[in-house]
Amino acid sequence: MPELPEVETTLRGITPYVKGQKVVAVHIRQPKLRWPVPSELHELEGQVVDSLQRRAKYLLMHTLKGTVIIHLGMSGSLRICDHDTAPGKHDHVDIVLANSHLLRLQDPRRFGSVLWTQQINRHPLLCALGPEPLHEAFNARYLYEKSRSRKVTIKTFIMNAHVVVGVGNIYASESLFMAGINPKTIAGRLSMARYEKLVFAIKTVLSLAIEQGGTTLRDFVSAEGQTGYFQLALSVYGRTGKPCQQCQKPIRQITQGQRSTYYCTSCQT
DNA sequence: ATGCTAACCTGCGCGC
DNA sequence: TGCGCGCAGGTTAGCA
Repeated sequence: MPELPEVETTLRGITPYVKGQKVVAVHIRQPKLRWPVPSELHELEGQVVDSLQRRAKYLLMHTLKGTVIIHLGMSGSLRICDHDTAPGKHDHVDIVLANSHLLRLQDPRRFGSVLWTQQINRHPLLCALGPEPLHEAFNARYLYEKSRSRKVTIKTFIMNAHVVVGVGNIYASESLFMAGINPKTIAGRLSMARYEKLVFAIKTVLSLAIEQGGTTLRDFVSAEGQTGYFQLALSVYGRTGKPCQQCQKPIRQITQGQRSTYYCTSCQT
């Protein structure tokens, strides 16, 4: 599920319930996630969550003693529940708070992860990441320089977290459509002017999606447990064979790097 | 360094 | 109704 806007929406949803709260218990029902949930996660018990943060698609919960790193993978979601809410089949980890709430991770496919580190600044999953897409450091000059001599397609390039974080499969297609760029173009051959358009598109598309609370697809549920989010109008993603909203030609679906790509063969060159 | 592939899982919708 | 198949929002390890 979660693309960056959903992770950001989750962060904003859970923060009022979690920030400043003491953790009274941690329950690990299913430790077999993307990586095993470490038993050291119990060191969280008795700690106060001082602050919450998003980096790429990781949610970070900081305490004096260490940091919880949560990733939602493909199908994960976090919800605030009451202490007495019975866990379901895919509710793998609970972080029980002193305020009668608990933070519950549900993840049917178990591609997500819950980790614990005392050295957040040196964590291998985080320290090699590229810039945040909505920060100033992510700009056309940066992408242009970074792409010189790169032979992968532009779709694959912008989905590479070492290049820029947080551009997932939906918004990669949507951004390339907005920028009018064919997803099969080799990254190293795109002009500066086209990178200007692309960076603008990525920032715009992600900002809009965050504003609207994240695109709801399949099993995403907001932090408050709602499912009825307004669905951001998608121009190309999932619209195989349907008419392009600009030129009416059918949207084409191809596979790039084991992922589906959607684009308009006449609007995107 | 760069690029490509397999791998980790469950659930759902489709055609038969 | 049931079954098999293909597909799904992510990311890393490991290999050429």
